[in-house]
Amino acid sequence: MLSIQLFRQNKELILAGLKKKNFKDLELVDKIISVDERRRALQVENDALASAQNTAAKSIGQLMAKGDKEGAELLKEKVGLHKEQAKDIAQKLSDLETELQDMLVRLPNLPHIAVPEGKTPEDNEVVREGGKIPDLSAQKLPHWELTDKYGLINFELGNKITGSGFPVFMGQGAKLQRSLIQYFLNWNIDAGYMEVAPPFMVNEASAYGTGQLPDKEGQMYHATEDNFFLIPTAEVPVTNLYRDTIIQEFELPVKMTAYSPCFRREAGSYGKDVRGLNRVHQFDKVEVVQLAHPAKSYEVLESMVHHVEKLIQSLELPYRILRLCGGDMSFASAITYDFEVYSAAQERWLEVSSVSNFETFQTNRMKIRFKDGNGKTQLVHSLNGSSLALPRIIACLLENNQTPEGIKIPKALQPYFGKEIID
RNA sequence: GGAGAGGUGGCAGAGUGGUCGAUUGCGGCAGUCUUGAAAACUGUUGACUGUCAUAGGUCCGGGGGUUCGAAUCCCUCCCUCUCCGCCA
Repeated sequence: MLSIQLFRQNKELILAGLKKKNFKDLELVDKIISVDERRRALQVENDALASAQNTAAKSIGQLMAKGDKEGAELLKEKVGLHKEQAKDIAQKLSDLETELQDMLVRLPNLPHIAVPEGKTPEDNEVVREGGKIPDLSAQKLPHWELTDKYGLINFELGNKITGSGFPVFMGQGAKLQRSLIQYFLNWNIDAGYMEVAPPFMVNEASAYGTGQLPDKEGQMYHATEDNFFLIPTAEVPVTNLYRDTIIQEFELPVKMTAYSPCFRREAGSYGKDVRGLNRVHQFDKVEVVQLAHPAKSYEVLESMVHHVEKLIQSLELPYRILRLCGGDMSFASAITYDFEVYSAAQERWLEVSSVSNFETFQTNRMKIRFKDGNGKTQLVHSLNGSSLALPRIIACLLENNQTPEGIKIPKALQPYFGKEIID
């Protein structure tokens, strides 16, 4: 959520940012400013009345203590006259506050200066490419055929016991997945992230904190009986660990990593985009989250990008890094780098990680703050990224490394998987 | 699922209608002492809003009510703990 101070200080900055993010409802900005002005004026009135009431109540108390019953009664009557008026103003004030809040939460975060202009994925900027696209002239099966061939994943059984988009990993497939999780977590721990094993369901306040609510409830599975949401990413429980806390400045940056399954309804998806592992309703992911000093958050972002890039390189996969354009970025993000790996049999790029700086957008909602050198509380910046999302990594590993003899396992993973080849 | 207890400042824990934003202890910060540290002693220490700065206002789990006045009384919702039952 954008802070209201910014609307008072720099309306033009907000308008420019929203435009870049391809946000349509720009009149909202003026509405917010005018409601905020009315709200503040009313606040002054309300506070003055409250102040008068407080002093009167105190005087009555003192008169009673002295035994001056008549004087007390007299004052009571006087105060009673203003009660209705005060109630009326307080009601109006709270209505305005609600209205203001409702409008504020509908505005997305403003994009960073480095974010390219644009509306669609075509406008994203390729920052770097790496790795080598393999030559698959000998054999070129898409991963959903490879998983069948080697008995790694059973999509049919997933259909049977749950529904489409819930693959069942089996045998070496299950082990491959488990070894990747282990590898990724260790990679992050070695870089100084603390491992967290969070709950996979969260309450409403947590879903609101990271920006899933309001508006995006349709993307989450909802356990209505208990009003819990299945997490779409570990970012939600992990970032919310620090909701409503003031962190010591010396503790920054806070670095955490978590493995979790992720649940996404993905309503309305269809076609070849969702074939095999390309898009599923439940998948595994290892996430990194940092809470950083505002002055350092862009350094932190660079280091996270570098960290994920090295990880992908260690898996020997061809990849590219995109800087997302304003129109393609998520609601809460100020800047996002997407990592895609090349799926050599499908001949397409698949997103496997997304690293973002949210600046104060999430922390303003969650009230995650620190005390600066002057003893003033400030919001920290929150950042996160996948390192990495499993299914598409698996799809690429299978497709890119297929040989007539079997599927080769990259060196870095071999100690975890225990074999050099799937056959 | 049944029965009971309870939610107060970073933590512990007082406070049952009137200068209570809240006694006290611990912790934190600053100082005295010390070569330095510890101990001891002294002082200081909540958040939000608002103002150029004051002032003012709000906050004792959330919401609502009674009252001139609520942390304290009433209603309601949420959460935590203990015992029993069930269970990985």
